[in-house]
Order: sequence, then C-alpha cells, then structure tokens
Amino acid sequence: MTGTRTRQKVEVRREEILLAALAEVERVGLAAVRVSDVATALGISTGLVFYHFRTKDELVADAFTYAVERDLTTMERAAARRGPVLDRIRAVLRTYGPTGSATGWRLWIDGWALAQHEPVIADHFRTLDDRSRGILRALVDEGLADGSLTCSDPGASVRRLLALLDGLSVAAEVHRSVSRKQLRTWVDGAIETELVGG
Amino acid sequence: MTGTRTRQKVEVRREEILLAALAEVERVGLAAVRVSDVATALGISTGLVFYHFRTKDELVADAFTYAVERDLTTMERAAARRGPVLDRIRAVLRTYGPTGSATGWRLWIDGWALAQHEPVIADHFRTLDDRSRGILRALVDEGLADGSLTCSDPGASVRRLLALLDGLSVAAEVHRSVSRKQLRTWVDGAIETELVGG
DNA sequence: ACGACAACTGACTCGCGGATCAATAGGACT
DNA sequence: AGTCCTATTGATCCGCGAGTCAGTTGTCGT
Repeated sequence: MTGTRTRQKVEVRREEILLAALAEVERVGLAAVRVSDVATALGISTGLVFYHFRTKDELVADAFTYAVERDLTTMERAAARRGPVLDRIRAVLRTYGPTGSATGWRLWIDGWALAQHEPVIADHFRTLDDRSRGILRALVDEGLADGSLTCSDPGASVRRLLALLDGLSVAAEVHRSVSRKQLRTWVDGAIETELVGG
Repeated sequence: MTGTRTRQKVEVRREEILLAALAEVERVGLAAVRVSDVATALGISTGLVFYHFRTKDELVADAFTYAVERDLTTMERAAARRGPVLDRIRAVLRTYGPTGSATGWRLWIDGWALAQHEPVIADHFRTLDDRSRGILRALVDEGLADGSLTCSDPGASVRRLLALLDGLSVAAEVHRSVSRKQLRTWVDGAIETELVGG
C-alpha cells in the first residue's frame, strides 16, 4: 500500500492520489477523510496533494469521477461478454457497485449523502445512473429482439431492478439484515419475474 | 420557526433543540450541521445547547433516536387503522421515511452514510429496520390468516418490499430519475406481485 | 419579597485540518 | 557538469467550529 518514494510524473502521481483517496474514503468515510491521511497513506507530504489538486473538494470530486468511470467500464465489459443475454444481465448487476467488491458500497452510500448537497457529486451519480440504465436497457432490448425475454415496459423494469439492488445493498451494508448471498438470490429472482415471467 | 424567547424547562427545551437539529440536518446535511446553526435557528446561545447535550455527537445521536421513534409510531398508527390489510400495508409503506414527507429521506440517506462509521447510529437503523419489518410482517400474517393475501415467504417479501422502497427513494432523491408518484405506483405494484399474485 | 436553584448567556479557549509558499532535490537534455 | 524545469517538501498561517465557564436572569416555593 505504501507508495513509491521516488519522484513521479504528474499523470502517475495524480492517479496514485486518487486511488489512495478512494481507499481512505472506504476506510474512514467521506465525512472524515483528511488530506493528510491520503498523503501519509502514500508517504508523501500534504503539500504535494495540493500541488496536484487545487482543493480537497476537487480531490474528492475527481475521485468520484474516477470511481464512477471505473465501475461503468466494468459493467460495460460484463455486458459485452459472449453468452445468453439473461446471463449477461445477471453479470452486469453483479458487478454493480464499486467493482462489485463487498465493501465498495460504502463509497456509494456515502456518496448519496454527499450528492444531496453537492451538485457536482449529484451530477456524477446521474451519469452513473443514466449509463448503467443504458447498459441494461440495451441488453434487455437485445433479449426482446431475440425472443429470449418478455417485458412490457423495459425502462421501468430496469429502473426497478437497479432500485432493488440499491435498497438490498443498504440492507446488507447498513442494517445487516441481508447477506450478500441472499441479495444475489433475490436480485436474480427479480430479474426472472421482471424479464421472463410476464 | 423562531423559538420562544422565554425560559423553558428542561424537557421542553430538549425537544425543541432536537427538532431544530433535525430540521437543520434536513437543510444542510449531517456533515455540515453546526451547533451554532441549531442554536441560532431557535434564537438561543450555543452554550445552552451544550447545557442540554454533553456533545454535538450526543445531540445528533439523540436526534436520530427521536426521528426513528417518531416514524415508527407513525407507521404503527397507519398499521392500526381499520380496513382491509392490503390497504393498511400500502398506507404503512407510504408513511415510511421521516413522516412520509418528501424531503424526509434526506435524513435517512445521510444517516446510512453515518451509520457505516458510527455504531450508535447503526444500532438505531437496525431498530428502525427490525421494527418496521415487524409491523409489516404482522399485517402480512393477518392477511394470510384471513385469506386475502398469498405469499410463500412472508419474511423475504417484506424485506424485498422495504429494500425496493429504499432504492426507489434513492432514485427519487439522488438520481432524480424517478418521481414520487411513479415511486408509489411501483411500490403498490410490488405489493401486488409479492403478496397477491403467487 | 427573598432566597435559591435552574435556565441561560456570550465571550472566550483551543485544537484541528485545509491551504500556502519559499526553498529544495531530482532528472532530462544539451 | 551545468542548466532549467518540475515534482516535492515541511514549516507555517489561518479560520472555523466544538466545547467551557464565570457570571446573569428568570421563576418558584416559602
């Protein structure tokens, strides 16, 4: 985890810092991250962080952009795999949330809170929401075309599936009333009733 | 909104402050609330706030307890009304979230984030989750008994319904991809498929 | 009408963490 | 083997907001 002591060129350092910032947010939460934490996690000075990012808020915002983009590409890759649409839909929903990692939802949940008061962050979430809906929607349409799926209102189904996943993730992460395993079972079940049954 | 200038006895002031704190959290968000904000909102000194609450964290925690309890009683009242179970289930889910008010979800979403790092808050959410599930569960059991509902796994159905509601609320509040009206329609639809269909 | 206590004030302390900046060290290119 | 730019330091500034406290004022019982 301790970063390279050597001098790095801008592009590289920037990404290092972004990743460290994300890791730190996961660890202590958005509200509690300090610039000095990020710096010491990499073994660098706080000054250097401000050399790369004008302000702490900018760092956080950029870190979100980074996480959103990373997750979207993960989803897109899952969607582009070979195989029956239904399997790919399941795969996409399984990667949803930061890299599908168990702890990754911490970031999203913290982010929702922040988004309510920081329009910049809210925009990132809208992007994430729009594009992930787009990815799923394309898959559903494909399934409708090849006759493997049935669905009267694809747009609504996609929204409901994503919402269920969000809600179950909160139950798993915050309330701890649902296990990750149960979550998957239920999401798969919902996919079935939304896109296969009627 | 400006509070009574006069002297109040402990019990009264305490509640005033709690309410003001909740209002302030709604307005600016959990991360940004300042004790002085709460004080000035009531037209009192910051010192007085600390006279009633040892620390800011304690104030916030107590405010959460208050909000949770308030919402649970609202739900319980909705559950206790006369009429067919199905209607009462709909009513309960409609009051869910702070007093069912449109803006109330801000508090819960902020709270989820906080709960991830403050065990005290996490406990409150577990209480909220457990008890609201209990309320719904009792209604479902009643419906099963009188034959008006059909459901193979009531516990699971209740959890899924609550999760869907949480997720849709995030979509409405954060992503703004779902209207309140649509949210209700979809929740009602889910009630139908979970508890009536099969 | 006077204690006496409980509610309340407001000015103060203090530490924390974001931001700054002059000075320094690496390394690429000539 | 020096020049010049760029990444990096670390000491320092500064404001903000939590928490304190000595003193003030309302109110209730007697």
